[in-house]
Amino acid sequence: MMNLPTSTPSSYGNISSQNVYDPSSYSFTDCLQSSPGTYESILQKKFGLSPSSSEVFNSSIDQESNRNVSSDVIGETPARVSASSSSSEADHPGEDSGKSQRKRELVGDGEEDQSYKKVGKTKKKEEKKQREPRVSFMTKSEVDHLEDGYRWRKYGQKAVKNSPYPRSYYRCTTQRCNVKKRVERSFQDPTVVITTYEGQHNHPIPTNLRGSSAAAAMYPADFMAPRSFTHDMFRTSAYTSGGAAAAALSDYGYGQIGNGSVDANPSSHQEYRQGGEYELLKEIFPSIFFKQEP
DNA sequence: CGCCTTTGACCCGCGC
DNA sequence: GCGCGGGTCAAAGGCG
Repeated sequence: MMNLPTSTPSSYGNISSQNVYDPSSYSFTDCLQSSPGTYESILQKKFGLSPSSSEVFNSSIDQESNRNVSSDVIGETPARVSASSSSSEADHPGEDSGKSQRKRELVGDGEEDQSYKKVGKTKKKEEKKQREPRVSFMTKSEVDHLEDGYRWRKYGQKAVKNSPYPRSYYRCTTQRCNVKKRVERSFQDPTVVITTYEGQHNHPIPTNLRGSSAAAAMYPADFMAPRSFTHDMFRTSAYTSGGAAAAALSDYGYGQIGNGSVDANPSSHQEYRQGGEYELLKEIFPSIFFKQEP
């Protein structure tokens, strides 16, 4: 399908928080993130935004410790930054560190329960703290789970507080990859899906995906900027039907994705591929990046 | 048969 | 200390 010509280095430059594009016809998108060392810095460097410069970051970025990123995106976050929060990902290296066992005992035979609790607790305490960077963005889509080229397994679903729509939790099925993703629909705009990625893939996109080879099909929708983001970091053509995300990225200079139906006008292309954000984006939208075919 | 989704229960941190 | 909300687990069931 489409390859990404990685676009030309036409305008690599810097983008400043506001001239990233002209908002003319873009609606936007974005994402952001999180950990101080990553996205924020990226933003700062590349976009010239300072995390504190606006609520943009505050609200939606989950500072490595906030767990409410996505929800906050929607709901407005009080910006609580605590220091640590969920332990989960932090200890994930093995994935089943203490949790799996904990549960298993519970559910399984009730013979030895209790051990898990403590174990888990202590452990968690120590390891809890650092979180994986998170990137959240809104996409206009009818399907909740957008294809991005990786394989995900749904491991949970919870009702969202102020929303009639549930939030789904997915985990990358690749063995040692601990990337997670949360997907929920905006209750204000049911057509909008809020996706939050956490962590970075440490492996290539599985080539043999069962449904579709890759992600080309993905992102059927259009990216929208979380309301909390005031600066558009990524923009995309306004609601095109397909490939908006791609569009967004392509605008970024990441090449084009999608089926070419993206009409994002390249007018203001800017390239960001040089920094860490490229990597992040890559992780998040591998499909877009790897789409090239030999 | 293998992989994935569904679902109810549990853990954990936080605010009151 | 209690309740709430978010996040995760794993058994069970479904599907290709």
